[in-house]
Amino acid sequence: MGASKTEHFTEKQNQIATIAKALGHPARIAIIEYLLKVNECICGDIVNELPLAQPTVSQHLKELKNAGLIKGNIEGNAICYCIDETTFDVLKGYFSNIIAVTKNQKCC
Amino acid sequence: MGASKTEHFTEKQNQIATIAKALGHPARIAIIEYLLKVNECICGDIVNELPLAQPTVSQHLKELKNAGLIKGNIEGNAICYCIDETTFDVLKGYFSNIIAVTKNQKCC
DNA sequence: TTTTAATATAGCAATATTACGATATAGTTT
DNA sequence: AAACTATATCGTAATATTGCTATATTAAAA
Repeated sequence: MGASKTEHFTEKQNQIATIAKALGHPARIAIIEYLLKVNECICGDIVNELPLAQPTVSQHLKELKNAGLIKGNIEGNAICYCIDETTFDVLKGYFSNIIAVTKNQKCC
Repeated sequence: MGASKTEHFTEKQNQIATIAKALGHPARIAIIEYLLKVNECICGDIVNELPLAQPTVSQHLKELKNAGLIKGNIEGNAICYCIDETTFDVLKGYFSNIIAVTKNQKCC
């Protein structure tokens, strides 16, 4: 197959999985970390930073944007990208809950 | 291609990406949530819970285990699975830092 | 208006993932 | 030992992802 059976899972489960999936590639983690370092930048800056071609970086940016992890603002002919905190908050909250619940459990 | 250029990124970046990737599928999120609900269980319980065949569930469990997100203890002929808090702590810490840094930044 | 700059999209090849049926493995029960 | 239970592994088909070159798009600059 290759296709996930998304329809069998809850909306929340699919949401978390989608966000996690977007972070499931080292290049996209590197992009997030670069944005964290420089606050905001344009696609070309990332191309200069990473060992990837411009279309590849553009594609990774698209996926991060679709997942809500970054925002992009048009500034002239360039696009200014930066981290979208909101979605990271969702993740943090989700994992905090897992940890909180697990703390009270005994593992086999 | 299809292969990630893992060698170009830091160990930490690859580590986070690997963990996130393991969570990047709704079935694996569903497994985590089920474990959270029942504390611990065997593979067969998950097979009864999810609309997936036994080998598929087994494969998902393997990936979660490889990523360090769950632990498996042999109990007779069954294997008792439960959440491994440690790895979730790594993620939570990583995202907390991103949020903390981003809070002091101005987005474009 | 032509050129330059910055991104995005199309198309493609290589590889990875997902899911399952069939089967193997390992422990338990009878 | 034979049957049963629980899980893992093999093999495979369908689909998704990754990364690139070539090209399109859009806006600024000359």
